[in-house]
Amino acid sequence: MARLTANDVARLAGVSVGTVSRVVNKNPTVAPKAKQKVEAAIAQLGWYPNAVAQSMRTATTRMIGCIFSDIRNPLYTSIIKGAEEALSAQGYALMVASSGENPDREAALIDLFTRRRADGLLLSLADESSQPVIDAIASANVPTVLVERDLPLDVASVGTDHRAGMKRATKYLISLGHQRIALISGGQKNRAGRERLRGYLDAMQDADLTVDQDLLRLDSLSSDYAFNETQHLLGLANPPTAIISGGNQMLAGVLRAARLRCVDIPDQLSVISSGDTELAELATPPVTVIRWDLEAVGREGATILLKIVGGAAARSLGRIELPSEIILRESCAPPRAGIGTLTFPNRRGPE
Amino acid sequence: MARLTANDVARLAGVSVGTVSRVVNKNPTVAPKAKQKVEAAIAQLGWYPNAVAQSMRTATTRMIGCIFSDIRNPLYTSIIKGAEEALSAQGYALMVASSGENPDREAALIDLFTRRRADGLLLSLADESSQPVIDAIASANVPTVLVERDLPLDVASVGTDHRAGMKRATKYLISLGHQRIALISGGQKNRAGRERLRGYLDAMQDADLTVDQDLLRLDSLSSDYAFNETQHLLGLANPPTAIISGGNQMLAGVLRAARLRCVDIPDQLSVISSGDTELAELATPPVTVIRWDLEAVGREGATILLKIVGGAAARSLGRIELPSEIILRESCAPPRAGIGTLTFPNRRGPE
DNA sequence: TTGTACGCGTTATCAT
DNA sequence: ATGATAACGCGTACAA
Repeated sequence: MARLTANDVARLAGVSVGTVSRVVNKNPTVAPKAKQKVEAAIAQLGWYPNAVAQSMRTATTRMIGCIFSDIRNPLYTSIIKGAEEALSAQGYALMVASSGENPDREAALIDLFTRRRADGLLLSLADESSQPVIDAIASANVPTVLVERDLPLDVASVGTDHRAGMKRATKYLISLGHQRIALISGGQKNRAGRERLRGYLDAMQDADLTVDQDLLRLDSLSSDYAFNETQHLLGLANPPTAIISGGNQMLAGVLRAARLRCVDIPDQLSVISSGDTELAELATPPVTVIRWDLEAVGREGATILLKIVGGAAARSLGRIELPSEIILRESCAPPRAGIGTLTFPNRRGPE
Repeated sequence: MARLTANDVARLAGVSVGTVSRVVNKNPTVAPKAKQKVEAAIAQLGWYPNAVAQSMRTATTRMIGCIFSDIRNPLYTSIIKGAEEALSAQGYALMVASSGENPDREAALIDLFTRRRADGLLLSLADESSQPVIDAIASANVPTVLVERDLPLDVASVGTDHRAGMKRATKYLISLGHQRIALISGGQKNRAGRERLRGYLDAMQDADLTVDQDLLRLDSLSSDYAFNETQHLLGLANPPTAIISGGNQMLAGVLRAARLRCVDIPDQLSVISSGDTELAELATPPVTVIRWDLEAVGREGATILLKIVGGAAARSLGRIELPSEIILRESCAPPRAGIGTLTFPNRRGPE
């Protein structure tokens, strides 16, 4: 069977293609009788407009390109979910791609999406200082919204308030009596990492505590990194009494290391993690976390993006920051037995 | 700046559009000198071909539509990751959409993707018996691969060997001495659920054990369902000594319920879960799971899909089944103290 | 080897 | 209100 076109519909309905198009696009200037005939013909043939031809003609694809470092990260899937909701409600489809944290690949993907004439870009880049990426975005000249990131460009962005969240978490530990608080987090290559560090420093400064640089491990957001650095920290002559991990993938690494070293949480070590997960909720003990509404981030990002696509100035939208909250669970306690002290961890019950 | 076309390039290079097109498409019949001029012009102008126009002309979009019930499910993101690898290597892009397990939405999404002229579909449907969905796929007439699903259509499919995996898990529990083994899993609406049940029944039958229908809870794959049914099972007059959950989201529900009822794992209850997760690995105690390589499923699915897009007959590809394995951890033990018996759960060490 | 010209399926303009 | 027709940007058969 040859492929159907509006022409076939027109012929069957006894009208011209123009009228078919008008019916499809709900143009009011079409006679009810003609409209009926066209609709009948469409139903009879099972025709539907070819979106590619529509895109060709209207110079609009109703597609949004989406780049994240790794789609398996639940952080990103929640964002994508939120974005998809907002986008599909407006008839937009989502193209996704993983960059594997590789800036060159990110730049290539941006080029790819612009070649495919995406109407907009929703990006969470790995390295905010990568020139190829910056150039790609600039020359793409397409409505763009950054998620949890910042760039030296006139681009709208949306994210969560990591600084305030981290500050609150640190303050909480300080209020429990902790002074040696370690921070394991991603480095300075992106906004989230920088803001988290600032929040931590804010709280330490407010409490007049000196910051031990050895307790700052800021080179990666991976679980393996968290595992290694936790081990390292616990082996220090003067180990921390609390660890905050920034990055939702890191908790597993922290817990693995603590388990390996037979360090009891929270008796010997208090732990706060970033991003609520099933693991945090169901670990033994349940882990206190800094939580934010990632779906809202995605929804907001998509909504803003659509506004820009619709003609709003990116500059006027600026940056949107969603709040975070702290979920208190059982992984924090006042510092008691030092890790050096030999205690036999003893918990009871399934908690 | 007006948008660039191949015409602009042709003019600058002093050739015709045809030659520009030939250069872009690596047509060998173009003189080296002309080729150079064109490439120089392309570089100078920063022109790149408009993928929409190319699609229009070639009737091919190099886009694959992908539908899953919920993109937040790590099971699906691993599959997507694998698929993306295989697809992007061939220059294909991925459109994704969540169906929320709603068959009508699934049908609508299939229609949407075909309107957008996707070259292929990679689907994991919620309900294999939904007529609207079946009709949508049939009338879409587009290369399609089913992931972890089966349909009464001539469509290729790829998945994991749930039957063998579940059989092995059940056998393992039987070998430990369990006879009352509960199965909490998704219903009969999709292949994975059916196969899991069959594997369970296989093992029970092989061991000449009678199946207590009360221990079969087969209505959903959600965490909440697992929570409720685990509670229900533990409250039975004659409760199971082991629970197998089929579905990677369910473990959290099982653990929550066990914790709530102060049931000790594995002393009072053995647990096996489907799908390896951080939660399974880091729970207390670590949970024995049936594991499979989801990225491989995605890669295989995409590879097959591309073959069909390239002209292979779906019928010849049939169904591909990837193996599963069992990861033994500490959540299973011989049945000892009944749950009715009052014991004080007492574990030591961070395990 | 290269230029010309047509057509892919729509939408939109311009008559009527 | 509706029909005819010209784009949209590219690929390709055909002619040269």
